[in-house]
Amino acid sequence: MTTPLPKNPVRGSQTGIAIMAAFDLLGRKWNMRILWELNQTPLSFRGLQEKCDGMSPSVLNSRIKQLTEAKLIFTSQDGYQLTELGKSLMVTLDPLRVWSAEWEAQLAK
Amino acid sequence: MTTPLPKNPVRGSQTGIAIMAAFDLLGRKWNMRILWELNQTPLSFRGLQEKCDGMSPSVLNSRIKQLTEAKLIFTSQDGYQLTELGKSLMVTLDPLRVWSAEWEAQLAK
DNA sequence: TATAATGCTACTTATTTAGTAGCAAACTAT
DNA sequence: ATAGTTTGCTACTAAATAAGTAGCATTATA
Repeated sequence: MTTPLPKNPVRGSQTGIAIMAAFDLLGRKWNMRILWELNQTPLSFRGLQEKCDGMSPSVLNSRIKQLTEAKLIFTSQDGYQLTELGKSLMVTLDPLRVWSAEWEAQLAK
Repeated sequence: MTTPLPKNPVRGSQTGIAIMAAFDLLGRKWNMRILWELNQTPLSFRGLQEKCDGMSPSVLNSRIKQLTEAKLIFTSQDGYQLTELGKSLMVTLDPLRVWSAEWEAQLAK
């Protein structure tokens, strides 16, 4: 499984390519969840696993590698944690919390 | 495959539940992409398929059903298109475009 | 120095996604 | 009116991804 990363197919016309890579990466099971959990606090491998409903270690391991390669997380003394890039992603994804609440309200109607 | 929808497990303490459902739904291959394409313009089944790199009709069909159930898209004369809820999701996801560009720049370094 | 927790890897099974074919209904051109 | 084309699917099989379980080497803790 290769890590989706933004490419530079044609310099100056990469519009839309980067976000496609983002969709691809974030559209893999657990990735958004992992970033979300790490945005609350750094976590160990097993800690992350617990937070993520006991997700299988094999998948967690591959996600850690992908997110590391994408420079969104890194390994520290305190466990896995977000890079600055990872944190900035969570900031842009933050409005999703509010939207989700609205979504829930609309569906309930 | 069931559609992830926000639930009301305990009234008043659903914080975080709705966004988990959002992560689950958006974290399925093609869903963000489909919404993205429909945000540009309404599309027919086959039009959508083409825009999405020729994704398989079986998966597209199941995605259409899920997104419809989640009230993010609906079927119209002009083809599939976003509901108001779907549009508002794309608005909240819009900053991701800018972030992706920054991500690309950082990875290139 | 025994015990337990941690960060994995290996392996198998289940689920999801891809790929291909094709068909019924609607639309279009003759 | 009717032959050809496009559209919106469904059915089926194959490939890829995710889940589940076991366990082991290393490090921390008692």
